[in-house]
Amino acid sequence: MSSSLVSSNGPMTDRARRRPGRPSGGTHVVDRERVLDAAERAIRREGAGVSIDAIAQEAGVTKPIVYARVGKRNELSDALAQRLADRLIESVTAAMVQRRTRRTRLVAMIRANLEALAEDRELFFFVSGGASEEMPKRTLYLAGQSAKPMAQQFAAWRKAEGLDPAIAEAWSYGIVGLLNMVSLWWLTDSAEPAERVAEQIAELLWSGLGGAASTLTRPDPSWLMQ
Amino acid sequence: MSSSLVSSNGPMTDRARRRPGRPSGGTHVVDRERVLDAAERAIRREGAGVSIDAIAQEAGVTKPIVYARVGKRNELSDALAQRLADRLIESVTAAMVQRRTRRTRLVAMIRANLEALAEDRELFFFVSGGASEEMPKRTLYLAGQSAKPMAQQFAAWRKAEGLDPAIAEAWSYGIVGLLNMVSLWWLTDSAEPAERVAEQIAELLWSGLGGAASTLTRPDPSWLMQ
DNA sequence: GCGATATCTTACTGGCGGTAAATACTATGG
DNA sequence: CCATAGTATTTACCGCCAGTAAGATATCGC
Repeated sequence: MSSSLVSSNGPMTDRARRRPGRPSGGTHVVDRERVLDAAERAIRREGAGVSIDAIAQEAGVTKPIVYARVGKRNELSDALAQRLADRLIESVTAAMVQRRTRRTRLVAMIRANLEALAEDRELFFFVSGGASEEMPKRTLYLAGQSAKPMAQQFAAWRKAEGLDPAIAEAWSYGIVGLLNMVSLWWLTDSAEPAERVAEQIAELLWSGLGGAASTLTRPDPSWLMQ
Repeated sequence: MSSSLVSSNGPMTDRARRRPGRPSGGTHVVDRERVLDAAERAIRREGAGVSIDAIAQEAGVTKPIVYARVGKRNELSDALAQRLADRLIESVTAAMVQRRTRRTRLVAMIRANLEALAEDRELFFFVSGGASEEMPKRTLYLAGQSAKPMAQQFAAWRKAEGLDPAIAEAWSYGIVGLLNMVSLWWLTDSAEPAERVAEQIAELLWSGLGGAASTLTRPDPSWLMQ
């Protein structure tokens, strides 16, 4: 709605120094979306610990403008989390749509998730790591972004089969947490190809620790006996 | 080793003001463990965003002492993560040992995990939420604390059954991430009893999305078809 | 043309992580 | 028993950064 106020801008023309005061043209020099773009670039360049000043500079403005457009750091993080979630959903659905069996769809979903996060690695780190104080609310909000839609699907599916749909929420958050941690591990420590990891995780998610093929022909996991 | 240098101390006697300089008695006024204890209390009281100053005050000393005993904030976090992990493992194994079937052991493990984290809620938040900059390394280190032992068990189990043991690491990190997120969700948003959530998650982890009972008699999850 | 209003920058505040320097005690050797 | 070295503490400071208030310069409406 406020983006209609935006004028020329040209990515960071008039850098270096602009005089204080209202700019000639009477419109915002950058709108919210441009600030978010700049934030992403700055995060890509400087990592997740980037300062608001650096973001402002990348946008070609000063700090108070960033605050005026997107708010405090946590709101910035929320906005970027939204962007990341959207991109993730798009990648995942695009990857799933061209698979035939449900099992391969699951693999494709996990793999797309991994690769999309690899693409936006630093952004992923930025949105997942907040100030300690409000970590719980923020992480949960971010996770809920993916989990709640998933939960709806789960619930519908379970209900359609006459099963208890109440598991939906717990499962969704669980799966989101699982994917997050696996992604983090894969991005940081693992040398394996995404395809392979996706296969392994799909196996866990599909068949579980009990082993889907048959709990009868195969013994229970012995590690549970310690 | 250095704790043998510790003298009287009495939890926070001589508060308010101690003169600068070496204390009468010639020993450390608090050792590392006492600082960590104080840190836990401060975190319980003020939440995960607690300042180092507050921790020092709780310990009855000043900031540089905290740095001298435990190091910078991330090292403090690591030390407390270690404590939390130990407590967690103890709770979990204690809860598992008195269950008969493997399925109920799994439920007990998850439930114990939930309840132990509820006990140390703020501490959990403190160790999971670090500065953005080094979030990846820290979260992963913390997760690895639980994941690596689990991975060993997994690998041994799979190998014993002639299955590929290479999945062990991915599965372990996945499960740790799952448990973390479910705990976070349950602690923050959910009103359900721990037992119920544990059951639900056990179902997912045991049988998977495909459903262990039979992939033949029951249709595949329809949400994967969207 | 002139006040009201909008949009910027400069300049500041407050707090916190981390460290250097000053202070007060102990220990040791002559 | 005194001087000197070493140790354990506090005080006082630095630098950085999130967030804000105050000031500068433009447009807009009458």
